[in-house]
Amino acid sequence: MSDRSRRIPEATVARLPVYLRSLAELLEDKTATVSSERLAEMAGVNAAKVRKDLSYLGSYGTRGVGYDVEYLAFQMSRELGLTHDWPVVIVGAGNLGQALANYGGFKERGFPVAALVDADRAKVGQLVHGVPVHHLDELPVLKERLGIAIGIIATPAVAAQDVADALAEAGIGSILNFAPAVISVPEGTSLRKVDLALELQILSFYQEHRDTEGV
Amino acid sequence: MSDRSRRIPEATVARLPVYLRSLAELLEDKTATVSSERLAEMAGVNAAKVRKDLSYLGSYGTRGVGYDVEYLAFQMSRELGLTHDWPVVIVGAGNLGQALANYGGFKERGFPVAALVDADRAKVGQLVHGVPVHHLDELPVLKERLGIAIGIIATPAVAAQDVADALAEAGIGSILNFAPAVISVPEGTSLRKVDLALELQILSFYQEHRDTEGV
DNA sequence: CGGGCTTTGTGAACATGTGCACGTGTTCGG
DNA sequence: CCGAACACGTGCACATGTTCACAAAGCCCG
Ligand SMILES: NC(=O)c1ccc[n+]([C@@H]2O[C@H](COP(=O)([O-])OP(=O)(O)OC[C@H]3O[C@@H](n4cnc5c(N)ncnc54)[C@H](O)[C@@H]3O)[C@@H](O)[C@H]2O)c1
Ligand SMILES: NC(=O)c1ccc[n+]([C@@H]2O[C@H](COP(=O)([O-])OP(=O)(O)OC[C@H]3O[C@@H](n4cnc5c(N)ncnc54)[C@H](O)[C@@H]3O)[C@@H](O)[C@H]2O)c1
Repeated sequence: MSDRSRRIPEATVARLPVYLRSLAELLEDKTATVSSERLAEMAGVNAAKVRKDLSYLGSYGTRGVGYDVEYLAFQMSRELGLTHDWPVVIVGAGNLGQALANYGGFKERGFPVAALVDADRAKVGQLVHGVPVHHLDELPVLKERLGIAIGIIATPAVAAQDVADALAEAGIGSILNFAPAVISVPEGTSLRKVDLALELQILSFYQEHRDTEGV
Repeated sequence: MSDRSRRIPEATVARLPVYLRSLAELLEDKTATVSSERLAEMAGVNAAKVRKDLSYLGSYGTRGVGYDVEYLAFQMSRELGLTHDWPVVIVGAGNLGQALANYGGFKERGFPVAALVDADRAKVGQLVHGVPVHHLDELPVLKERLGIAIGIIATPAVAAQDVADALAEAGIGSILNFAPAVISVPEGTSLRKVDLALELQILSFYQEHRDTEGV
């Protein structure tokens, strides 16, 4: 991956944040360098995979030594676009939306919740943990004013597609969907989903098969 | 996949719940049969993939017609082990744990929250949305008494590995981890994770690359 | 009852992801 | 200065997943 063959595989992209978290731990321990072996252990993957993944970022390691923790962390942050904050908007100020707004972990990792948005006029104007609730119609304005590039969908499933459309319309190109619904977004928009019930069902599958076949 | 070649690929397992949700919608609409084409559209995937996925369950379709919605839904539920409830225990009665306990969507989908567990004695004995909080030590007892097979980790990251160990020790073979930490579990235990910050970082990657290269 | 239409089920090609094995550069002790 | 230990970077083989394309099967209708 000598120089500009900059097409990082999806599977690798999904692991970079895990490596980065491990590097952050090492930084706290004042560890200067780390081997692929050690990093692999911390990230719960295979060492060869770590080396291959990191090689997509460039040749930042030193043979016989390992990787400089700080430098690697910097390069990785840069690649992930984490050198600046990404304000997010949460759509749906219900149970989940409020819980997420309450959660400090996002700001800490560079994703401050800049605004909440809801279709329910009764909720508009409220403050949730210091974050103001706006009306859905204000999305475009909020996007421009606050520089929002990421939207989180925390509405009931039926509204999810409409919200996604509104987000895309407003020029918000990255969407994280919590609603248990399949939604489609225009070309050029990134979509990821978190579906808890789905995860439980997958667990159920393997559990059931262990229980019945496993005997 | 004629008969007993019962080794369903992981990628397929992860899609089955999505199909099932689509089938549930069709059932509500009183739709009797569905083609792979239509199901693919609803599930947001390719039709060939739907057919291949379903073929792992058996030959439940009828050429020229499609799949009987009710029958397929039944077979799929059976395969996923959703013909009975799976009581879950949530470990960590904090922000997230309480929000999850409050959420009705789990019970509705067959995953009733049977108990909350926490290490903090001050929280033990409380009721959260009708769910009692027990002490971590009671895990084995709860597991037996309530028939719990699935544990959800909603503690701070530092405690996650300890909790996973306690769950495994108690004989709980399926774990869903919300803490941003890599944890390892013994052979024969299923582990899935939900990491919101990680998802946002992945979105950040693609957004950044669109913003910079895309121009 | 047969021909045409529809839609499944699957073999095969292709794409993506993983892991081994090893060449190569680096360090360090003697 | 040399050799041994170390650890990266990557070619290659293998595994898994996706998509195409088409024969076979069932339905409908005349
Ligand atoms: N609460 C949880 O712990 C949890 C867990 C997993 C998944 N979810 C999913 O998250 C979503 C939200 O769950 P919740 O418990 O917060 O629901 P909720 O009913 O408490 O909140 C939904 C909010 O969305 C708002 N809303 C509805 N339509 C809207 C629209 N078109 N535009 C903007 N806002 C709109 C409502 O006014 C309400 O404030 C659901 O899809 C649910 O399945 C929730
Ligand atoms: N709150 C959110 O919206 C949110 C979102 C994403 C991820 N998370 C993650 O979920 C986890 C929990 O977050 P939270 O906001 O609920 O934290 P919290 O501090 O509110 O709650 C943590 C709970 O875990 C309990 N606990 C601590 N150690 C324990 C142990 N060894 N055994 C049992 N219980 C123990 C604590 O007593 C506390 O009740 C964190 O890892 C966080 O990063 C939370």
